[in-house]
Amino acid sequence: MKRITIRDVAREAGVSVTLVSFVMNAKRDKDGKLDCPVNEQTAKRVLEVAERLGYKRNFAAASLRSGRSNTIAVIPNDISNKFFAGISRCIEDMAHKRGYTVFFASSEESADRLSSAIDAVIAHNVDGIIVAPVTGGEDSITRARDAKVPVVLLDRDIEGIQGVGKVLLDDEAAGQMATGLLLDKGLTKVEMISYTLGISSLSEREAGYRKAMMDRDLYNNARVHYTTYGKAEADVENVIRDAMDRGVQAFFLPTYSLSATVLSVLRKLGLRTPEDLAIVGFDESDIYSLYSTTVTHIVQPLKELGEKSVEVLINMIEGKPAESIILKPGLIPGGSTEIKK
Amino acid sequence: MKRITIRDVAREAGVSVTLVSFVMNAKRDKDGKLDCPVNEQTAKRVLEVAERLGYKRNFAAASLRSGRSNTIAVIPNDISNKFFAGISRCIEDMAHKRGYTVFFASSEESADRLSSAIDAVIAHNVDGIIVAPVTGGEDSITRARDAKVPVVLLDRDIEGIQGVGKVLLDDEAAGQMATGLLLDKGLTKVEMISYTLGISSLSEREAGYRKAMMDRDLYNNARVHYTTYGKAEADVENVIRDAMDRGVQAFFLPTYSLSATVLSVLRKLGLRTPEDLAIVGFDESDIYSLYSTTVTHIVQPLKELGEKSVEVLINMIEGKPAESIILKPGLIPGGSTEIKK
DNA sequence: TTGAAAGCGTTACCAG
DNA sequence: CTGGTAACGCTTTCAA
Repeated sequence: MKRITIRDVAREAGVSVTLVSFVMNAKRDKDGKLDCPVNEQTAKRVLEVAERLGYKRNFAAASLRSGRSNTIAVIPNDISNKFFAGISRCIEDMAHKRGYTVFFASSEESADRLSSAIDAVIAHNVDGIIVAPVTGGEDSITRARDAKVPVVLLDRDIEGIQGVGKVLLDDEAAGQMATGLLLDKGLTKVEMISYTLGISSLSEREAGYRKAMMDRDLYNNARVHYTTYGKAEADVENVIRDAMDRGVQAFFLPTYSLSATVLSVLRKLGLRTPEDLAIVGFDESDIYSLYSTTVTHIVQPLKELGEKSVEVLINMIEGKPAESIILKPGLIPGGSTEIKK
Repeated sequence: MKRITIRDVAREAGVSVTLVSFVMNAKRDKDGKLDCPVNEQTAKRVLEVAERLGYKRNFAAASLRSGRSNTIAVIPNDISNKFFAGISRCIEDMAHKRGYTVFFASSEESADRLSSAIDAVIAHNVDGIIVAPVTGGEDSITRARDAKVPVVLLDRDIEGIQGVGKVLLDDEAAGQMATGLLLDKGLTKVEMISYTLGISSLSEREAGYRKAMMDRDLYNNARVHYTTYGKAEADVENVIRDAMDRGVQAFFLPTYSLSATVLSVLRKLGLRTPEDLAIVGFDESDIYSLYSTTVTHIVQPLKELGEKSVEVLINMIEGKPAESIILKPGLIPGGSTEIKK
């Protein structure tokens, strides 16, 4: 069963391949009319024949000839991360709506993998890339940009890089919001645990934390503990044991994985929240509602983040300038901050 | 900055395009030697020039000409599902190791979306597809197979479909294992909650449950409650209230989402596990270790499932026959089945 | 409104 | 071992 080409359709419909190409590429305007310089009757016949023969466009050929592929690549730092799994879906929806197919590849927090993923998608002629950059990913981003492939940075910023779009969370506001909530409850000894990843979102969340502490003249109490991504459990246990000795009242946890780790450690140590320690977590998870006490957490507007990133990218593909968009976080209150005054 | 083509490399290296093509496609064998009929010196020179000029193969052209793309598509039923997020990573690793790039698209438990996703990836000339089919997805699968695109069914079987590879969990064994554990603890009133999705994995898990009940002459106690995917919460609450009235001792929950829903309902109703109700959940999640009592659950061998599916698919791409592979589940014991006899 | 013909960058084939 | 050349299926001039 040979593959049906544009030529087969043309022969069968008694028109030229050009006509068929026109018709197949025409977009319908709001009246359902095909927007192309083709006689309506002819167009209809072509469409019918194409349908009957089961014609499927060969994207490789189209892409080779036109240099475009109607494909965008999404490279999250980790595809099995709940935050990105959710956002991917929104990106896919929006991209389809705009006529693009989505390609996923994961960089798994490794600059090397990001680099090879970028090379691979460029070689596959993608029209644009949405990426959550890992530390050390600057070169890869620059490479893509220099190859004239539009890039949108999602979730994590790289400062001082020109000509790329950005869709970010207002991470500083998130840090302030989380910390502010704890301080409003009358707590004063509020600390933070973060990763040594060196990515913008974490440092901004930290900045927000520090700012909130400073605003209440509690900067002397401010303290941030750092641990390593992927092996935080032991570190966190030590931090928490020590914190209990020092009378720390609360922690702001700026990522989901840190929040989960802390909950696990609290459990292991037989500590309770908020009685022993109040906490504010980050991102959404079933855990927050199923833990023995529900957990207060910061949420990101996934849908907006996903949709905006596609929008900004497609604008760039269409030649418009790169935009930067900052979205506001939300806060879901839970029992882990219900302090009895 | 024009894109460097094979021709530029050929001219610069003083050889023909054919040579360059040979060299660029040659795989290194274990001695690091290029396996192609080209003089070693020449090959080395070509490689150097390609590197110096920054040559990147144009996959669209290669794909158009050769009909192959070194790309495989993965279509999980839901990419934000933890099970698939984990497996995707294994698939990606293995695929890269074998020289393939991976394309993700999600069907979101919708036959329509699966259908359009399959069309899209076929149009993009993928060499093969790994898919977790949704109910009603038979036609799409058949379509792909008839278009001579190798297909591997992952996680969910479609019976009576010929010429496709399969990598499945021994779901019946999983059901038996989970139920058997509960019965071994001396429980007799063990029931199950499942979805009306009509997919093989669920019905097999149910078969395993029924078999285990029958083996102990408890078939009269066997009872399976069905709810709808995406809106199980209310149903589950009713089922559990009623079950408590009827003195049901345990539930087998054959998916992660059902397990999470049940835990949430137990919490809401103020019931404890295992005191009020013993449970065995499915798939991995942070929840199982963070819930007030740790939860016994069945685990799937993600790594093997992912790797095997790539292996089976690539074998098919290389013309070998379609294999079916069934992998064994594991069981992680937790507090939710620690009955005091 | 229609059609002919020229490529896009590769790989496949055949000849040397 | 090496090189010339014809496709692959499509989009894009350009001309009618």
